[in-house]
Amino acid sequence: MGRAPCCDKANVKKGPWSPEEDAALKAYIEKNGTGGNWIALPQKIGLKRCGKSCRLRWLNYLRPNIKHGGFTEEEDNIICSLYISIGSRWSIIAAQLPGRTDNDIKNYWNTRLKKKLLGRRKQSNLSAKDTNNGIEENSYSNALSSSALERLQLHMQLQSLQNPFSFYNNPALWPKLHPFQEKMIQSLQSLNDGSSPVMQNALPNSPHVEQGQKDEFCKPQHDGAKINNPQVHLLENIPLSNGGVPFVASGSSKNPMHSSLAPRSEAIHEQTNSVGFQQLGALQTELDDILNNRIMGYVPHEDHDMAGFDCFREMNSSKDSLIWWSNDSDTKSVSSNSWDSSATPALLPQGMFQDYELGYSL
DNA sequence: AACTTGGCCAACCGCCAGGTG
DNA sequence: GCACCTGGCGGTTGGCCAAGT
Repeated sequence: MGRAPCCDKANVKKGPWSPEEDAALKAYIEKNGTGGNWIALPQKIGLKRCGKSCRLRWLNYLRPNIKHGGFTEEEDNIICSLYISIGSRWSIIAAQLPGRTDNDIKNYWNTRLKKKLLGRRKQSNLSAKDTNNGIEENSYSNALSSSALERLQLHMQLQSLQNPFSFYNNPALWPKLHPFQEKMIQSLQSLNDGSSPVMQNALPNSPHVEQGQKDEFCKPQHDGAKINNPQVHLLENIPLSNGGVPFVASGSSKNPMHSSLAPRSEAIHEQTNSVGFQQLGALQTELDDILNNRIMGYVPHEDHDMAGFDCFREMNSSKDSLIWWSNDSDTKSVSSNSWDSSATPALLPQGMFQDYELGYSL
């Protein structure tokens, strides 16, 4: 039995807002505020709209200082960086971009940025189909969340583009692997037959992993247990250089990365200052390169390339894909119910930037 | 000129968690 | 502890428009 709708849908107007409706809503809120009750708002104004629709219209369009379109390169970079780091937490990303709404950023990412960064995956995938050893595509398609895979792909692209002899491309520097990485490598080698240098480099075939570890590692991570391998954490668990916490806990929400965080408006600038212009410059350059298609070497294949792994299936079954980025030996989970902003610095933009530095400088 | 295709974006939908009685 | 209400979120849809055929 489903819950009751928030409003009487039969008597509620849907579709585009008229200028008159916009004016009425804007005038009322500017004069009286929302009154803390969006559901009751349309009745007070005399609008035949759902309260949630009013809220959305206000937040995404009528609110003062809203910017539409015309994303700058800096904004592109911030969006890409945060997406790689935290995934589709659009409200968090939007909080770092004054005047931008989560809806705007979401649309911008889905329609433009993603294609810019991953647009060539299709092409690569076509050639990969010849070497997939007959594994059914359907078995791949649902195994790994597209968001998580995109983030992995983007990060690996950045790492490999920066320096072909860097940590990620130099097996001699690789630490002991986790079993799921072993699995990935083995499968990728059979799938790609040498056509995937980035993936193979990033996930080398290590002799250090025993079967027991594999089984253990591929267990679902629902309980928040962290993956304890330095190579798994591509983006997390880098200590903050200044010990600062750019996000400030304020209130609560179902999702720790949502409204429970009230990012300081100057967070990005703070991270810029603390991490240093040199590091930021490296990231900026990389993102520029990708965004401008100046560098596009290997582009990982479609989602199914990595989706045949049981451990990824299990991870995907978890609601919080963030977990598998984690390398924190602490048992504190990053899941939505126990997240604490002060305890997970890796989710912060600063940690992300520092991780880039790690990948480049090694 | 007519039709098709694809991109863009505003708006809707359903889910979830916190608050409240 | 429970049920209900509300706010907030990310995912998805559908309409409009421009470009291509």
